[in-house]
This record gives sequence, C-alpha cells and structure tokens, in this order.
Amino acid sequence: MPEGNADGSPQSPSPFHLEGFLPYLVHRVGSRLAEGFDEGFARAGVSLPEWRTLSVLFEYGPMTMGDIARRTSINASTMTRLIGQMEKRKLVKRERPLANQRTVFVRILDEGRDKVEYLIPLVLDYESELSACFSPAELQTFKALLTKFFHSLTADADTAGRDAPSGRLAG
Amino acid sequence: MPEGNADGSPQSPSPFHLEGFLPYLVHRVGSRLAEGFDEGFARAGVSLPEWRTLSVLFEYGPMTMGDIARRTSINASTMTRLIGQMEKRKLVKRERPLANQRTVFVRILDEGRDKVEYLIPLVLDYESELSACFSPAELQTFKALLTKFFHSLTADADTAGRDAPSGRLAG
DNA sequence: CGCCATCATTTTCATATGAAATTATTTCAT
DNA sequence: ATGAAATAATTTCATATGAAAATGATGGCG
Repeated sequence: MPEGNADGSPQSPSPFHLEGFLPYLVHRVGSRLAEGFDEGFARAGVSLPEWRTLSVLFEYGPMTMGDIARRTSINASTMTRLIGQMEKRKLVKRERPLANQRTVFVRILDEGRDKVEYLIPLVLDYESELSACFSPAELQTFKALLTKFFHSLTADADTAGRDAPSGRLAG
Repeated sequence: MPEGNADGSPQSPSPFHLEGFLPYLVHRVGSRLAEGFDEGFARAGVSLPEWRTLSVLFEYGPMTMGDIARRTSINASTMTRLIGQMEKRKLVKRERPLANQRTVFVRILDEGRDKVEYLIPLVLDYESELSACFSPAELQTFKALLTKFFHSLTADADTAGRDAPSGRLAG
C-alpha cells in the first residue's frame, strides 16, 4: 500500500502549486462552466459553440468565416464544420460576395434568430445565477480583468514569432 | 453582396452581448492560454494534461485516479488513458492497495519527477510573462476571484439535481 | 453467509478537435 | 498582362474527448 497522503498536504516542500497557477485557475473554471451546459441548450437543439456562433451573427449581422471564428474563439476548421451543420438545418446561410470570392459571408436565418431569441433570457438568468457569489462590484472587476487579460494575450499572440524570443507554455 | 457590417457595430439593438457574458469571457481566455502552449512542453515531451497530472502527483504524492481527475479538472475516462500512456513511458506507476482494491493509486516515478523539475522554472517564467499586464494587486485579486468562482461553481454542482430546480446553461 | 446497491475504474462508442495539406481566389511585382 | 506570393476557406488525417455501458470490488442488510 502506498505511504503517500491523499489528504491535501504537500509531501515535500515545493516552490510550485498548480492551484495557485493562473492558467490552471482559468482552465478549471472553464471546465466547470462547460460541464454546466445542458438542458436549456439541448431543449433548443443547439450546442454551445453553435449558440456562440448564432449569438454573434444575431448581434453583428453577416460576417466572414474568419471573423466569426475570431470573435467566438473557435478554430477555423471547426467553424467550417459548424456552419455546414447549421446550414443544413436552415439556421444560417452561406453567401459568396461577388467582389472578393475568396471570402464567405454567413447570415443568420429566421430559424436561427428564433433560437437566439428563445435562448437569450435563459442565458441571462443562468449568468445571474452563476454570478450570485459576487457583489456587483466584484463582478464588474472580474469581467474587466478577464477582458484585460484576453486583450493582453491577443497582443502577445499578434507579436509572437517576431519580438518574442522564447518558447511558450501554458498550465 | 451582403449588406451586413463586419466592423463591430451591432446591426440591431439587442439586450445581449456575447463579449460581456461571463462564461464566454472565461472561455476565450482559456482558448488563448491553450493555444499558447507549445515548445517548452514539446521539448520536455509531455502534453498539457500530462504536465498538470505530473505536477499534482509531484506536489501531493500518490493519489487515486478519481482524486487526480478532480484535482486537475480532467475527466475520468481521459485520466485513465492519460495515466496509461504515462505508465508506458515510466513516468508514473499504478498501485492497487491491498485494502480497497477498487481504487488505484498512482505514484510519480523518477523520470516523471525529472520532467516536473525541468518544467517548473519554465512554467513560472511563463506565468510572470503572462501576468505582466497586471499590477501585483490586480493579479492577486484576479486569482482570488477565479478561485472564489470555482468554489461557487463546485458547490452548485454538488447540490445540483437536489436543490436546484432548473436546467443549466453555459455560454 | 450471500445477495444487492454502490462505488472506482476502465472500456466502448460516437463525435469533436486542431494542424497541416489542399483548393480557389486575389494581390502584387515586374 | 503573367507568374509568384499571399489569403480564405475547406478537407484530410490522426488524435482527443466525454457519456454511458461494462467490469471488478466493497459494504451493508436480510
């Protein structure tokens, strides 16, 4: 039988704790949030990435594949497949502009709009339930920090390979 | 050509903005962080989930499959496969305690320890590079909020299906 | 003691994923 | 104009994923 301790006390003094490590703190919150996704979306018949995509198209109007991918933080290959599936179900429609036929614009259709309008109040309720653990000020701070962090990471990525000398890691 | 605008201005006034929505703010930071993962880990020959697993075993000593899964926020099926691969590479070792043979303890081996010791300084450097956009106070607040949020989500999950009446959603 | 409900892990299965190669189009330099 | 490089989307390919079923072990409870 192993003599190790499963109770939470470190076995040997170590300069590193995963649970104090920023990328991991983000990861585990993300995992929990993803697990929480279920009935509401299932009832509406859309997946989480589909909801994200539809809500962006609903809000901003037709956009190119690349722009949708960027705005939703979904990979471009995945986005192609996602739009393909949603096109079959008449939630969205692809359009190739005459000028610049490299690009493909995606437009939300009535059925897609219906889904978004059905989901928005559910999603807002869900958010307030989630954030009940925060005061309004904390929530605002938290969102601001997440946004700032994202933009900083984006700027890093934009300049990576040019300025940045060293390999990158994430925890 | 579509008349929609791809510049960022909302097409119609709407009560919902994905980019102000808490679960999405977390998601996109998580995506960026995951994209940033590369050379350092590749050089050490471990994946991101492997690193997380090893660092937990390094820090806390032998643990059961379930405990590792919980502590790393990695799904149990995935964890079984992950440990299987790491066992082949002699990074860890499975042990079945005589008392309670349902459980499997996993112990980190010397090669695994070497990898962790090699990676820790890289990972700490990476974190300070990432968090350069924050003041020390902001960073502390940010981590505290992430931790608080995680524990709140965990508590919700623990009581879901008993107390909680309604379906859940994530954005 | 022996059966049943529960628990921890593993396996199966269907699906989702991202990197890299491919296709189609446009832009740029000459 | 013409070919070469760049860009946008898609497809291919190998791998990763989680839910649910299956397996193996334990802990009551009659």
